[in-house]
Amino acid sequence: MKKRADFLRAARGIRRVEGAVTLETCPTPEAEALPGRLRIGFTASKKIGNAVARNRAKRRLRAAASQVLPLLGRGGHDYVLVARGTCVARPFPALLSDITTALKAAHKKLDANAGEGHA
RNA sequence: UCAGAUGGCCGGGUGACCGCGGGUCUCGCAAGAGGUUCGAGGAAAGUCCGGGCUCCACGGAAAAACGGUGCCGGAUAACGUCCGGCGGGGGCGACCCCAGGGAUAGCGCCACAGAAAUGACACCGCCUAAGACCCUAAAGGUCCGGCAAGGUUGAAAUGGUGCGGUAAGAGCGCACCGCGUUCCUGGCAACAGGAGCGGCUAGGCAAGCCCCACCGGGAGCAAGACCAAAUAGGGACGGCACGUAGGCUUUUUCGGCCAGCCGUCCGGGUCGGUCGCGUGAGGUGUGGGGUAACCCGCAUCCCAGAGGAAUGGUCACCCCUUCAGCAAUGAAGGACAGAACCCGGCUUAUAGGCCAUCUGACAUU
RNA sequence: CGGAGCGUAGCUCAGCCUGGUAGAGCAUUAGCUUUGGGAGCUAAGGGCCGUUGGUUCGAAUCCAGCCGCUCCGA
Repeated sequence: MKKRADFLRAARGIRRVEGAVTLETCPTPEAEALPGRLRIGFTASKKIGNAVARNRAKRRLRAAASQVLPLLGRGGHDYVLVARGTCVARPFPALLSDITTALKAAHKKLDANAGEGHA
C-alpha cells in the first residue's frame, strides 16, 4: 500500500497491539480488490528514532511479514504493521510471534463482527 | 610484577540465503526482467574557525566603523589548526597545563578588614641628638620636631634578607637576590648569560574600557547556469472593423494618441526538468629532504552520491563481555553514531581491544 | 544554510553591563485575627545561580567549550 487514504481506512478498522508491533486491518474496498490478493503497508513514526532507525524498523517488519503473511494472511484484506518503540531491538523470532498472535486475534474479532452482521 | 605518561591504529570476522540504491550491458514498443559492478564514518555529529567553488559590488587600493587574532620561528591554499623552540606554573619522574603584546597614552576599579589600597599614609608606636622652655647638681618633663624599624589588617602595603650606621631611623652605605636600564656575547628570533649604571622612582586588574600590530568587501549549492508547459499579461508584423461607441488632449470642431477582434512570430517569468555533482589541496606503495609539522619525485588506482528516504535482514561457526555452573556447557548482549557541494582543522560522543616508546617503585639475576 | 537571545527558590521574574551582601511577588509553614473558613497582619523556611574548565585574591556576573529551550532571516 502506498496511499495515505488506505492507511487511514485500515487505522479505523481492527487494531491489535502485540509486543513491538501494532496490527491494523480491514477488508480491501471493492474498487481496489482482486480475488485472492491481500495488501500490506508499513509505518514507522518519529517516535522510533532518526531516519536510519525508522527504515531499519520497516525493513525488519517487511522481512517478518514476508514469512508470516503468506501462511496466515487472508485475501481481500489490507494489513498495516506499525512499528513501536522496541521494534529495532526486538529479537526476530519474538517479532514473528508478535505478528502471528496479532493476526490470529484480529481474525477472530473479524469473524465475530461478520457473524453479528449476518445475524 | 605493580602504578603511570605519550603517540598511533582497529572499531567484530568468515560463509550461505533473501532484499534495497546508483552505474553499466543484454532482451523488450513500453512497463519491466535478467546479468555485472560499486555502495557510510572516525567522528559522516555540533556548525566553532579557515579555504575552494558560484553570484553580486568594486579604479589597484586605502580609511572609518565593527568583529577577530595576540611570545618567537616554521608548516600550510588558509586558519583561532599543527610542529619546533622560549618564558611561567605543576609533578619524584616520563610528561602535562598556560588568551603568554602594552599598566611612564589615558580613563576606571581594588568589597570587608585595616592607620593607609596609590598625586600613598601615620592608629598603636620609636627617638629626645640639635633648638626653646621648666626644674636644675644630675636624672627628668614640656614644646618645636625627627622617624617609619616593630605591631595590627588584607589577595596585595613604595622590594626582600643580613651587616654597618643612627638619638631613633631611613638604599643612608655595603653584600647577595629581585626590578629597571645601557652595553657586550650566543641565537634568524622570542630569549638566555655576563658586565656596568640607577638606588627603587615603576602595587594589581587589559578573559574592564582602551592603545599597538596583523587579518577580514557581501552572500551562500535553496549559490548559480541551462531547457521550458497550461493560463494570464507584454512586444513586433499582417489582416479585420472603417468613421459609429469609450478614454486623454480644460470645453466645442478639426487633428493626434490610446483602446477592440483574428492570425503568425518573439522575449521574460511560474509549475516542472537538466546541469552544478565528484579526477580531488585524492588514495595506496616506494625513494628522497626536514628534529618535526610537512614537502618533492616516480609508479599505480578510480573509490558512494540520491526526491528527505538506498547502503540492510535472517541463519550458522568463530571472537569478546556479563551472569549461572566444580566443569562440560547454557543464557543474555556487542560502543558512539548514519553522507547530501567539497576539502583542511577544532570541539563533543564512543563498549572493547591492539601496537610502539618512555617513567617511577619493588623483586630477582 | 545564516544570525540573535535565554537557563537564578515549587512558579513568574530582578540582580550580570560596572565582579565582593543572591532579592521581589505568588505559593509553603507557623502565629495573630474570626464561632469557623476566606481575606488581612506578622514572622520563618526554601537556591552548590544549566554544566565543565579558565581569568581573578574573589565569578550568578568576565571568557571559552558543551547541554537544553525560544525567536528571526533565506
